Amino acid sequence: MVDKIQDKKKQKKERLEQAAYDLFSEQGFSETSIDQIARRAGVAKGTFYLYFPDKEALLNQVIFKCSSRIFKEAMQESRFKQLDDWVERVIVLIDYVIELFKERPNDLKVINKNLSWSMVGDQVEKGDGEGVDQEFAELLSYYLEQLEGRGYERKAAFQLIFMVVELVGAVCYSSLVLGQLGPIDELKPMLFETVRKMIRN
Amino acid sequence: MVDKIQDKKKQKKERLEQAAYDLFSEQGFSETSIDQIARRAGVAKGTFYLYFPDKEALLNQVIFKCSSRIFKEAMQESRFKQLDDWVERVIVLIDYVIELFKERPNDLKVINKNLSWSMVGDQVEKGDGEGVDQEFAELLSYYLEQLEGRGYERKAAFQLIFMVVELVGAVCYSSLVLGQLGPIDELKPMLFETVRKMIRN
Amino acid sequence: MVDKIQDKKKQKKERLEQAAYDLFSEQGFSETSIDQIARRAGVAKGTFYLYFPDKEALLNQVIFKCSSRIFKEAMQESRFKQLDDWVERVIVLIDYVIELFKERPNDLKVINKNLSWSMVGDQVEKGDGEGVDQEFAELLSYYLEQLEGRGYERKAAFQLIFMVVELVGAVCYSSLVLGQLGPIDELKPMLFETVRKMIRN
Amino acid sequence: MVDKIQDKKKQKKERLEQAAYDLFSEQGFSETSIDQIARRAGVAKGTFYLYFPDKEALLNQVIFKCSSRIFKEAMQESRFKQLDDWVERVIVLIDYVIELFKERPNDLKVINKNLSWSMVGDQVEKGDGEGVDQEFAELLSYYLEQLEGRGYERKAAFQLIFMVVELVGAVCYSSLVLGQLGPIDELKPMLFETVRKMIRN
DNA sequence: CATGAATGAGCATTCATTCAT
DNA sequence: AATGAATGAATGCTCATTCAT
Repeated sequence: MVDKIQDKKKQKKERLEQAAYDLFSEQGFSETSIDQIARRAGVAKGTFYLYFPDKEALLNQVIFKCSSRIFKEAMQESRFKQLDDWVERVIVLIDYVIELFKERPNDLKVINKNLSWSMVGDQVEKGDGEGVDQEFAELLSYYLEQLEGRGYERKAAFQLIFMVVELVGAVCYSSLVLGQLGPIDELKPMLFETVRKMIRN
Repeated sequence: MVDKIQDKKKQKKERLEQAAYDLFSEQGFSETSIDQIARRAGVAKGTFYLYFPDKEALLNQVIFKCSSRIFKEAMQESRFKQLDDWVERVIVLIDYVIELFKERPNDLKVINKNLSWSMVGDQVEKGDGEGVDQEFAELLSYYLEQLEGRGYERKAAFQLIFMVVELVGAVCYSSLVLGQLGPIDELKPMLFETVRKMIRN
Repeated sequence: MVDKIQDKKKQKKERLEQAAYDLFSEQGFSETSIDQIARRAGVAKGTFYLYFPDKEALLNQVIFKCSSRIFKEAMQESRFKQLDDWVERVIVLIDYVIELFKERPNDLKVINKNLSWSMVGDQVEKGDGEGVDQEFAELLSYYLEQLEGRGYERKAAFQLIFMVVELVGAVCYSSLVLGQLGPIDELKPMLFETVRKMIRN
Repeated sequence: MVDKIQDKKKQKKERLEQAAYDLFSEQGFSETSIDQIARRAGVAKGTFYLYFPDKEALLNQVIFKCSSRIFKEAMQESRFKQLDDWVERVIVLIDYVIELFKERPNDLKVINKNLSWSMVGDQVEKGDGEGVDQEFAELLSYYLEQLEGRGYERKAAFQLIFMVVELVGAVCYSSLVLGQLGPIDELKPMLFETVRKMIRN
């Protein structure tokens, strides 16, 4: 009985998130009104405030879910390919991320360049709670260890990962969202080569 | 006589740009109203529309001027240091840019990660008109040639420069504006090392 | 068994009143939402409507209880001091009221200047029901009789009492809530003198 | 030319004040929306904010103008009757005020018991600026002097005047607005007698 | 009896833009 | 060219009240 209600609430929250995701990627964050979100989610405007304290909280939620999904999917896919070379494993992961962004450029638009890393980084460091971060934390730990095993200090390893993430994000954004620099496939060789140079000791 | 009038107009435009720059960096773009800009510039609200079609046009102008200034200053400074190694010349230029951003973090805030490169890139490619881009074009050409002389194709060279610019921008933004990743000086070694790896053939 | 349930209901109602009293005096009536009241009382929002038809009804209840309490306490206290002079007995009663307001300025805030007398007056005249007014009625009767014994007509006596109550209320409110006119203790001599002049035949 | 515009602005401001006065007295302050005020004044909602920073500022303005008008009219009328006895002059002034409130009970509703004195008192003490207070200040000074001439200290004189004002206000409000205590004319004898007792040395 | 999720009208306030002067 | 008064649509957010469970 109670579960049924909780279920409905969860569904409603997800409908709001989905509606927000759609609208944010279509029109951008500040051009989207709560009225629109509520209408598209099929709930009353007031209902929105039962689930989120304000618009920005919803944005964060949406961004976080978006990045999570992308990362998780890419990780799962890349697990199948078991490569000996650690560096190539990174490249494969990045390649999957790019392919996912190619399929869903809206995700890229919503995540937006500025927000992705800081959010992810924060969540990982805090170990916040809702359980999604667990996987991130593990992934991050794995790469940090790999780099530490290659002679990098922890801090340096962190910086390096940050730079790789930012670089990949920037390239994808420019190519897939802004349409600059030509098709992403033409950028891949240089991007991969750069990443290899960056993380190979 | 006519020149005098033209002068006054130019001054008014610059006052508007300056006011906008101040306010954008203090409060952000969408939190700044045209009313505030006009008031701080000492002109009537209606006057704004004699000089700019809308708020966004002003933003673009401000960003462009901002980036121009930074680049030009960095270039001028870096010219004094004549290094034999081309790669080290790049590093020195980047170092100047970082030092300038350190002094004026507001510039970084206004330029914002997403906007800088696309704008600059566009301006350079189009050869837009107001003459400021001349210097950019020259700088860009110089680096493109250097890379082409080292075996890169023109397109690849362009991609590489783009990646370097984005990387530097992202690192500066995270450190200086968001306060993440620690002080910029602690990031420099890794950043410079990465750039060296990227552009050394 | 039934009593137990009735008891619980009464307790719930009192918790709602107490919560409302707290919030009204902290933030004012229209700044307080039913949501807040219910939350502080530890009941569901819907439950509120089982006990009160709307917010205003609760306000009336709260004001009434508040005034009752003050008057009753003052009366009880003043009974100990047995003075021969009737006028001085009134003064002593007023002094007690003032002292109580001094201790609990929130009561004064909630009662507010406009509401006190009209409510009390209404309750006394109607003989509303919940029994609390009994004591008021007696007190009022006593003073009316005193005045009638001194040559005032009933109507005139009523007017006089009204004026005294309003005057005391206004002075307390200005001094204790608004902080005007200086400390209440400096106002007492003039206030008492005025009341003496008013009711001495 | 400029005067014409200033004139129009003044007219618009007055239309807004008039509309607010009407609505406040019809429905009360917090039940009146800015939308209603603007509509009744025949201006756009945004225009309201060109003339007043917010709703409360308008309320203060309206209350102040209201009280001013009443006092000034009463003073002017009472000047004709030249009475030797100072106390009787006060009574006549009060009588005029009551008659004015009788004609315009809405004024009483708007001024409301709580607000009148504090506002007036503040304005008089500050000597604010817009010139209306001049007359108040003079009136107040006159009465203060009279009382001081009769042996009251300045502070005591101030307290006494405060009490008289509050008393008159409370009686008028109860009778004319709340309809309690019977018609005002039946209250006058007792009220005047009380005031006489209060201010006669 | 009790709950609390859902509602949607309502509100104060902002602001880009226009236009008569 | 310059002004700044006027506009009114738009927005984020609140809250008393209802009602299915």
